[in-house]
Amino acid sequence: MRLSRAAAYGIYATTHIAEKAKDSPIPGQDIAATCSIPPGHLLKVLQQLVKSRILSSERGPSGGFALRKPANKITMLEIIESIEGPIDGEIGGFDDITSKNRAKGVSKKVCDDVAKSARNILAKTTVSDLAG
Amino acid sequence: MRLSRAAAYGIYATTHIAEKAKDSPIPGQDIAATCSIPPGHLLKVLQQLVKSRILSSERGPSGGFALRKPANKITMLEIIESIEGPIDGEIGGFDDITSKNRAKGVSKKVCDDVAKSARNILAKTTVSDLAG
DNA sequence: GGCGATTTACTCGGATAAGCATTGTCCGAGTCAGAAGGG
DNA sequence: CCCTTCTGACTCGGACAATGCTTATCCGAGTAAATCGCC
Repeated sequence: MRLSRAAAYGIYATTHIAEKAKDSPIPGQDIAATCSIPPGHLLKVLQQLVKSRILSSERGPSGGFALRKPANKITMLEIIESIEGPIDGEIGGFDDITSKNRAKGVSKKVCDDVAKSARNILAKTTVSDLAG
Repeated sequence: MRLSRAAAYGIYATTHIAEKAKDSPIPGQDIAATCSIPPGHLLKVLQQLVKSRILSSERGPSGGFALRKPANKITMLEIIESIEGPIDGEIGGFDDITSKNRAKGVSKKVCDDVAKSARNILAKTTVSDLAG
């Protein structure tokens, strides 16, 4: 399991929001400074989470980002899939499953199994667990 | 589970060798033609498998590649790790586990769990299963 | 005719470019608060 | 003194480069067999 840097940023940021959320939204710059993340890039990641309805954003002074759901209802799976795309079994190159190549079909099935297992594990950890 | 193209090439090639292995080694060009793989690139992948002691290579006329072990003793895990490197839980960016950031530690542990699960699944499928 | 050096064709092997995804950065659009001016 | 308007600063939002890894390709090193010449 190799987690992309962007996905890691998303996880840390969401956790930080959950920890610090008192009432007002958290500005992106605050998150970037605390978690040592390049501010511009962090915004790009957070926007993805906003599109996926995990975070809400507000502009203007005293604006920022906030959670849309309780922290214990947000799973690592949601965050990762929102940023990296869906986790499914895919084989590099070509998808002509019609190929008579038996090895390709079996490999695809095994990859699907791995993906399913990964999703199960990732769905068990919530932002509450990350924040502690 | 996203399988890199190179790893897929390695799996198909190894399976092809296991199927066609009568007595003499199989030339790389034969494998490339049968599996529709760019010949030059396939060689690079096969060399990796030779270094990992999964295949043996012989040069000169009537040379080629052959299995070093029985087909039912070669697992997908071996092939993939030989080409893509070890499957472990790693988080993009920095590895300063010493960070007081709790989220990072928990994330690392979850990634390790996912990696371990993936290894278990991949170790259950052998080249014999792929060839049928 | 038999033996040996040479050539030849065939293989793998490693070093070298091209393509693409991830990562990182920039400037513009939107929004609220506060200050200034007029009624 | 209060209301309206304007200005300003602060925020997110999406479009634009730089970097690294995956993928692909090329030419050189090595080997065994077949050939040709010589004994």
